[in-house]
Parts: sequence; C-alpha cells; structure tokens
Amino acid sequence: MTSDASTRPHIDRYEPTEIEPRWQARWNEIGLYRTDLNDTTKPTYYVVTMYPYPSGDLHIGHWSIMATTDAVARYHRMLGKNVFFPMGFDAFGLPAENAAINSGVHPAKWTFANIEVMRRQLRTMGNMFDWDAEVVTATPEFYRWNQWFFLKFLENDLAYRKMQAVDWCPKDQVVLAREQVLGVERVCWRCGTQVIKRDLEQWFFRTTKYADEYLDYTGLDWPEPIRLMQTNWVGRSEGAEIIFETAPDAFQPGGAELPVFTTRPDTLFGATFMVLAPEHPLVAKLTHPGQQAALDAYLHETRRKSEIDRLSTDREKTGVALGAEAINPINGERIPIWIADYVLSGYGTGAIMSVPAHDERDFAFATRFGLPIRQVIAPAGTTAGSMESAHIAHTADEVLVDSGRFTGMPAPEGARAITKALEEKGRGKSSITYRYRDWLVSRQRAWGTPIPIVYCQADPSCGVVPVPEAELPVLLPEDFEFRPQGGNALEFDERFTKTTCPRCGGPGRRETDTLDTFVDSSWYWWRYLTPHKSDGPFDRALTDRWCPVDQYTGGSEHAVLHLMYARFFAKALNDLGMVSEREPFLRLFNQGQILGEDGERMSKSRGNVQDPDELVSRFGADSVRLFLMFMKPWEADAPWSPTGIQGVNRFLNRVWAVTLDPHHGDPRSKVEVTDPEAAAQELRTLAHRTLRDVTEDHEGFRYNTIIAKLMELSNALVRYRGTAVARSAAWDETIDLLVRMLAPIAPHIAEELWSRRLAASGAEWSSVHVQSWPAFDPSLVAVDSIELPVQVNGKLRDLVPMAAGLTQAEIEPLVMAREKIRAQLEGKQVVRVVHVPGRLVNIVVR
RNA sequence: GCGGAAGUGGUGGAACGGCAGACACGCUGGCCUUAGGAGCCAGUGCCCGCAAGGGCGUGAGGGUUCGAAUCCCUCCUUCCGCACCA
Repeated sequence: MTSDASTRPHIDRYEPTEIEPRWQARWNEIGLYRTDLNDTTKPTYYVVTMYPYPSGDLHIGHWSIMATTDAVARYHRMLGKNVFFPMGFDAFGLPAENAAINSGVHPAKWTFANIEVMRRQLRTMGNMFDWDAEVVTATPEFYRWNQWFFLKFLENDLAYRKMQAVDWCPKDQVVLAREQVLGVERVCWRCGTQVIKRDLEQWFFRTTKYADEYLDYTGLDWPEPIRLMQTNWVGRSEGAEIIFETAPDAFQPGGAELPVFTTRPDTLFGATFMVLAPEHPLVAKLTHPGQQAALDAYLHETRRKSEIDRLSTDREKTGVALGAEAINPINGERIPIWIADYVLSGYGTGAIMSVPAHDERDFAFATRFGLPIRQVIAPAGTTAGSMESAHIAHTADEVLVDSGRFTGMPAPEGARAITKALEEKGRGKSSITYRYRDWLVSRQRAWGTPIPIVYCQADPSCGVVPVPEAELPVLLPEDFEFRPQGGNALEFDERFTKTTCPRCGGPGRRETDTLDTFVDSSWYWWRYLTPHKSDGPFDRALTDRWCPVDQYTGGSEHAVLHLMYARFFAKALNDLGMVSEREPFLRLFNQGQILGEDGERMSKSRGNVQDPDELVSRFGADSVRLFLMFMKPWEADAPWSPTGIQGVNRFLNRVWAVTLDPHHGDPRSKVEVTDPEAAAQELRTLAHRTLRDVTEDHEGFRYNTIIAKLMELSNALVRYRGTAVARSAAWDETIDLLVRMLAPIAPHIAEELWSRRLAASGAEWSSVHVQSWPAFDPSLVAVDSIELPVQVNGKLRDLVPMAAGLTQAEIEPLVMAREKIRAQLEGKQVVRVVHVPGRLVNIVVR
C-alpha cells in the first residue's frame, strides 16, 4: 500500500533559520501580538517577566526566563483569555555611566544603542511581546513620573530626608540601600566591593510603614522561599519596651530615661547590667570622669574597626563600663551601665538590659567582665541553681524563679504580668520591633532620575524645596562632562545645579543625587498599559481592569529587593488613592539559573558563557527555547549541556517529518500493524492522555515533562508512520493535537506546520496561536484494560493483564493462577492480600 | 549559629505512599551514507548467569507501613539567604 518514490511529494527539510524570521515578520505585519487592552469580551490575563537591563547582550538566562514565560502567555491565550505580555528596558544604571566615564560616550547614547541591539535579539526568540507597550525607563516621559511619585510621597510623609550612617560603595562611589549590601562580607550588590559606612544626609522612602503588611500573603500564590526571605527580612519581634532610669551620682543628677527593647520581659529580674551601643546619645552624659580615658579609647577603637569586624559573631566581646548606674523599674535595683559594640545603635532603642543567665551574648559578656549572672527562669518543678549554661529556650513549661511576686508564673504569663505592671507605673509597654529599614533612595550618580528638590540659597526659611509638579520633569543635561576620576557629573555641572528657589525665587541649587533605579521597576507594570501617557503615570481604568499582574516571573535574587519595593509601591499608591490593589503580583514564579558547563555561574571571566545568538543560528529559536525548558525543572539550577540541545532538535525534526510526510516511514523504524483500527485507537488514546498531562503540567510550570510527553507522542507517531494507521482519522487528530500543544512552546514550527496543513486541506489561513487549547476526551483517557503489578511481600513479581475495574474477589483467582506467583507462594502461608484498585496487588505471606 | 532548598544511572533529569530510572544526552555495537555536529536499529543502574531467572539498589542510619526515592527521627554533604537584631 505504500506509494512509490515517484508519487512521493517533495518534502523540504526543517529549516528553522528560514521559517523563524519569516513568521516573526508575518506576525509583526498582521499585529498578531498587539493586545487590545479595551477588549472586554474576554477575561484579561496579565503576564510580566522582569525587564532586562540593556547591557547590549541578551544571555541564555534571559532566554530561559522570557521564552518560558512566553509559553505561559501563549497557553493562556489559547485558553481564550485576552493576554497582555509586554517588555521594556531597565535603562538607567551604572554600567552606562561607567562606560561614559571611561569612553566619553553619553550614557543615553550607549544605552539606546544597546536597547536597539537587544530588541533585535529579543525578537529572535519569537515571543508574543506587545512591542507597542514597550517602556524605557531612561526616557523623560517615564522618569518624570518617578519624580512625580517622589513629590507625592513627600507630601504624604512616605519620603523624608535624614542624616544617617549609610553604606557606601567606594568603587561605584554611591550609597546603597541596606538590602543592596550582600552577605556577611557586606559587599555592593552590583560590583562586589566591600562597603564602608559614611554619615550622609539622604532621601528615604518610608517602606517600614507597611512592615506588618509584608508578612501577609493572603490571596497571593508566591513561592514559600521568597515569603520566608521577606518575612525574615522584616524581622518582626514582639516584646516590650522597658524604661530604665539613670541613678543619680556625684557627676550627674540621674533621672534620665533609658528605654530598652526586649523580647523577654519575663527575665527582667535577671537583668544584672545594661549595655548601650557606643553611638547611644546618652553615653557622653553618663560617663564617669574616671572612665573617660577608657571610654575614649574604646570609642576610637570602635570607629576604627570595619563593619565586618564589628559584626563578626565569633569575635570576643568588648566593652567599657561607664561608671554610672541604672535603676531596674521592677525592683529598684541599681545595675551598672556599660557600652559595647555588640549592641547595635540602629535596632530597637540602641540599648539593652542584659540578662546573662538567659541570653548567650549577654552570658559571654558577663563571663568576660566578671559581671553577675542570675537565673530567673527554670523548667517547672526545679528551683534556681547556679547557672552554667546560657540561655534557656522558651518552652511551655518554664516558670519564673527568684522574681519577686511573679515567681512561679509560667514564662509567657510572667512576661505579660511584668509588662502590665510596668505599664501601670508608666515604665514600659508591650512593643514590636522590626529589623526592616526604610529604603534609602538617593544615589550619587548622574545617569538616573533627578530628585526634584531645590536647596534654597537665599532664604534659610525656604530650605529644602520640592520642585512644583508643573515644572516636571527635571531633565538630565543633554550632554555630561564626566571626569576620569569619576564622581557625580551632575554635581559639577552648573547648567544643571544652578536654578532658582521655587518658593522665594532667589538663587537655589538643585539636588544632584538621583533616584535608585529600583524606583523605576517599582511601578513599570502599570506604565506598560499606557506607556506614553503624558497627563499621568497611568490610566486608572486600565490598571483597574488589568492589575494586579496575574503572573510575574523572574529570579529569586530580588526577594528582598525589587519584589519588596514593588509591594511597597502598591501599598503606598493604594493609600494615596491611585490604584485599587495593595499587592502588585498575584502569582509569582522564580525560575532557576542556567549554569555554565562547569556547573559554575556563567561569566565572561570564566569563559563558560553560552551565546544564544550562535545557538539560534545553528539550531533555531524553537530548539533553544525547547531545550531550556526541557533540561531542568524551571525553578531548578542546572548546568548547560552542549550536546543536549540536539535531543530537542531531533525531536522537532521528527515532528516535521511525521506531520508533513506521514506515509513514508523508514521501513526499519515502523512497527508491524496487524490490527490498524486497534492501533489507531491506541494512538488516539495516547494523544488524549498526553493532552491531559500536558494541560496539567502547564498549570504547574512543568515544561520539562511537557516536552518529554510530547516526545513520547511523537515517538509513537514515528512508529506508525508509513503504516495504515497514518491514514486513519486518529492519526490526523493526533497531529492536530500535537501541533496545537507545540504552539506555546515552539511557536514557529507549530505555525509553519499548522499553515501547511491548512493549505493542504484548502482551508483559509489562521494562526495556530489564535486557536483554542483543545480539551481531552475523558472517555479516551479512561483505562479499560491494565497490567496489574503484583507484589509478594512488597517485591514486584509479576504483571497480570486484566480488565480495569475488577473487584478484589475477581482479581485474586487471576493472580493466583499465575505461575510466577504460585512459585513465590510455594510453601508459604498467605497472611493477607492488599488490593489498591487500579494500582497493584500485594500478597503478604509468611 | 538561624532559616530554606536539594542529594536518584556515566550526565541532565522522571516517578498522587504502589512497576525506581519516563524523556533526553552520552556511550557501545550494527545499518545506511562519497561525507556528516545527518538518519535508522539494538543495547545501556550495579552484581551473578549463555539464558531463563535471581540478588542488590534513590547520601548514611533508624522508624512508621502490606508497601518508602516519597512520610517521621538522627546524622552527613552541597547550594542559597540571614547573621551579636536583644
């Protein structure tokens, strides 16, 4: 029945480099991916993946994130939703400025040239980006709204300026937000240089206002690790603030309040000394003249120490007694006041009550300096004894001992009772402290959003003056004069700095710091909806319809950076009545990293970088997309395999062949089909089961198994190729399903095959990407006959073919009749038979 | 130190508490080819065996269960985040 070579149609080879640009051009031409944001006939689905920095080099990691997110978007489009999937560029930032300092090229020129290159690279992926919505943050039309938000925040006490010891990167010559300083080594998140502390007056956004709200993920589908990192970063601690008072002595009158924060007010009777941070404001006042020299030496030493030395936990504790005493408000006891650098000025009140019996750090300090240790907590049923080990864990059955009228109370109750007693005396209250800090947004760099502030030089009563809204944007100069030694070019550019005070009209100087580029990424998803709107940052009707973002994807390195800032903006803008939601992203997914072949992070210096452009020219974008999805679970990290991509390339070649040339199977690879109808039915069943599984896997982002299952289906097609099965309706249906299932993940080949099939059937062309996602036939997915695994004592011994859905009574005779089973049961006694319907039978023998 | 994730063939990885190793890569042998970074066939966890078959196997050790890669406990290793936060 096979046709001979002369009737065989000419089938060209799968040539992705021909197909892919052709379809990309066509899609672009017909506006296939232009989303009508006002279409209300379909449910909206908003997909965003973190936009890239325009380094001018799209790397394989971008492909992994963006191509897979594209599959998400396309899948939802096929489900009948109105999907919006935009792309933009995080265009402000240091690399452009550093390039400018080195080469003299204007950062805008460098940046926009890179964007041009990256747009081209991005287009080769074949993603359904709606380029009409593109956002470029370094354009005045975008950054003026950064300035506008800054002014709104200022008006509403969400932005403020203060002097503070801040983290300074000496290489980039810029301050960093707390969360932009990484690890124990305390290095700059961008360049890896160790930061130092500097006292500077800087602008902050009041992110801590929402500290508690960040802990609430109600309604959000976010990965647990991210939620934990954010929760730890906020670092909420419940406890009490307790006000100690200085005792009068010959050198000071006493009566000064010394509030401390503690999570264990129940240990108040165990406080045997107090410790202030060296920077504590009362240190100078309380120092006994006899201690002045020792104190000065210690303060000097502390300042000299690097942050790292100071924060090192295994360093021996150091400190100096002030020579003054404090009064414990619960029992009037006088205890000595020390300073030590293990107490941090920035946390709590910068002072602690020291309870060495129940805190390891206090214990270490007390031991070092011979200070008393007094146990006030003990497991129920024991009495206070000599304390040898530090810190008893908070357990349910521990009780207060040696604690006056509170003795005998369970610890939690004691904590409440002591707090209440203090509150009645006005000496304390329950209190919550956070480790979280406000976001420092000032940056001493020229290539960023100018902070819209003028410092009046005429009238001190004007002082720090916001630029009026009507005068926005404060534009960056058209040309910078960068100095080779670096530094902020805005600072010495008089055309920029020289201005007039908006309040009094006198001479003024502009703020030369710019905003952290993370401000840009804190609201760009709203801007995508109206990227060129000039009378507001976004359109409320559209943000209401489309936001929050349904699906957001990106790397987990932004757990406490971008993602926290974005949540802050949603909450702040909601409070200001600008948006309806309080959370930006409903569902978040963090993909893992593609590592180099050596298993290390890809980097130019290691020489283990994979160039996607080169891979595309060899294998085509679809193969690159597919391999990135196939090689690992999306969320996992895995090394690149230079040979692995050939597997998916072969797969696409086979799909090409079975689709376009079904009747010319290789005689060696095809199977002997004795019952074509049964075989066709089997193929159809496999197709529908594949569809069911692939649909489920889409919902769970399991792209690696989607591709494995499509490979299995195509392998089955290869086996039946050239047989009678290839002439069946089932074959045709299977090919149709296969092409549709391929569409979200390999959009070009799917489109090409789809269009050729339409042409062959004489149908009018319509893109595969506007087809619906098929529904599987439940009756086909149901199983009617099975090979039931049979275990004896938990070990697999046989597979017994039988009809599905039999009862245990029906199954047992079938199983017992099997020779292999009989052999296993020989001379043994059957204790019980476990039957898991449809799964297996386990015969337990003795 | 605290918190998290993860340990499965030569490799990447599959497996609602129920047939471990799907699907690939690589490798071995063979076919085809002027050629191949092409295609096809067969094999490929380890051990014994010609085979049939059997034994052992998911970082280590315990436990729960008829049954554990999967659940629980104790370790070990790797990676990530935080780190004197009172």
